[in-house]
Amino acid sequence: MHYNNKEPIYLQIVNHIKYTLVLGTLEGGAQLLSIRDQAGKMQVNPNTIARAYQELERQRITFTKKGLGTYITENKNTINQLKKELAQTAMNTFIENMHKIGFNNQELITALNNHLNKEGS
Amino acid sequence: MHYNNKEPIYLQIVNHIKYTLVLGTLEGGAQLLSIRDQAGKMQVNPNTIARAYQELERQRITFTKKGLGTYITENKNTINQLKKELAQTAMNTFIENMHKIGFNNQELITALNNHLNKEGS
Amino acid sequence: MHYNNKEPIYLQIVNHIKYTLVLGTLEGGAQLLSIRDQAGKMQVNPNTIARAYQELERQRITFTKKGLGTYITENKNTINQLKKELAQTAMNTFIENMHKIGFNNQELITALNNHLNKEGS
Amino acid sequence: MHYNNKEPIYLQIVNHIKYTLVLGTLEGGAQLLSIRDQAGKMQVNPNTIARAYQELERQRITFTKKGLGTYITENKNTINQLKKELAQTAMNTFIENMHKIGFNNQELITALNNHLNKEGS
DNA sequence: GTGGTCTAGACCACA
DNA sequence: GTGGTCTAGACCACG
Repeated sequence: MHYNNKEPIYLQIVNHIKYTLVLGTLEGGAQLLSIRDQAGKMQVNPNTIARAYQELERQRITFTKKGLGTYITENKNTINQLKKELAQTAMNTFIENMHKIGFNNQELITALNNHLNKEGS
Repeated sequence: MHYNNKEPIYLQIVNHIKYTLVLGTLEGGAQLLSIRDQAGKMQVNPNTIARAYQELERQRITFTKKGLGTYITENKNTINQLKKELAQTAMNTFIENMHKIGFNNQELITALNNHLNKEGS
Repeated sequence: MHYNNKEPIYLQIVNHIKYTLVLGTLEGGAQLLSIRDQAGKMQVNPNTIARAYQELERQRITFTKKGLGTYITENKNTINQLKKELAQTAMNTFIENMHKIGFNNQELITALNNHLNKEGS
Repeated sequence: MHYNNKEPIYLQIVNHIKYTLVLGTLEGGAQLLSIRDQAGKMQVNPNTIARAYQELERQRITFTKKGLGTYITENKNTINQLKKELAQTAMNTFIENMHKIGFNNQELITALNNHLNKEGS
């Protein structure tokens, strides 16, 4: 993983973990790497990982068992809802951006189709 | 205009001006407000406007006539290209985000259509 | 029993046992479960139970017969005093908290009465 | 201000600021001390203050203007609601604690009245 | 000047 | 072993 300069590293890690969750790479209830191990793997300071983990916990995506570690929520609804939220956010942002440069709904769909066809050819 | 906390204000201003350009609200060759007037109008520190203007000039969207002020480029290609760039960026970001949460091209088009129909109904 | 994340589990257990004592669920002189059995029953690491028992003993609420187990004190004064202490602590904390947000004694009684009536209705 | 060992310092600061807000010592829209000044005044590391300020912002009690400072929310409802929340929490905790040691609603009111009279005499 | 982030290293309570 | 907190000091973007 290499880091973007614009977004804080700890948020990039938060998002990275969210994506792996949504793609089902990690099971519900599974344990995350310990802060120290994750820090080693990701080549960042343990405090940075700790901050990312705390943010995930604040969003109810993980929870911690004292003295044991950090675990992914066992509530499958949370994961499903997370996927929906990420998709909604992506779509709303896209639509808003296209509207701001003068595309209406019909036009933005057309443009997107053309773009995908170009890319795929 | 009210400001978002996450994005730097000067970039929000840059984008705002870009959008007005692309939508044709501002004509090519037109003069921008002076830094001081713009700052008064936007309730912002003049330094912030100066930085936004500087950024616009760096992107060749505006140019400065010494002692006279800041003007929008008269090159219509610049404007057209700007619109294309903004659309491309929006589309690529969207596609990338959807891929990251497990949608393929077909699925993301479908999801977007559904989303627009829901919204539009 | 399910555990709160903020308070250490061993203290939650200490309090739980105190409350059962005060409510008379456990008789004076009765034997507590062995550390291992208690740990099994409470789904907790035996070390955690050991620490809780140690804390109870430190507070003279239990005592240990070597090689036999942990027993609740037979001194009824201890139990009575415990109840008083818990009540005093609860009341003092409450009064202090209400003072800190600007309620005087009269007002906090009134607020508490209103709150209980609302709840009870 | 001297610090309790049990609760994290940054949370003690958060609560301290909440109380001053509720008591009206600070006006809505007023600027908090800068992180560095507050740190000097409170004899703690600036990072600790930063964490407290971030928590206050997360709870919508303050907001920050980039490059300018941290400000108390101008929304007076927020402050009023904050006072209500703090009172509710104090009362609920108190009632719950008293119930756990065997007082019913009537008894806990009586006990509280007696306690206040003793204290006041 | 302001707050935000990151690193480094330390200490602690908990299980 | 685990996560949580705190300090110290640094660098950065922003206004």
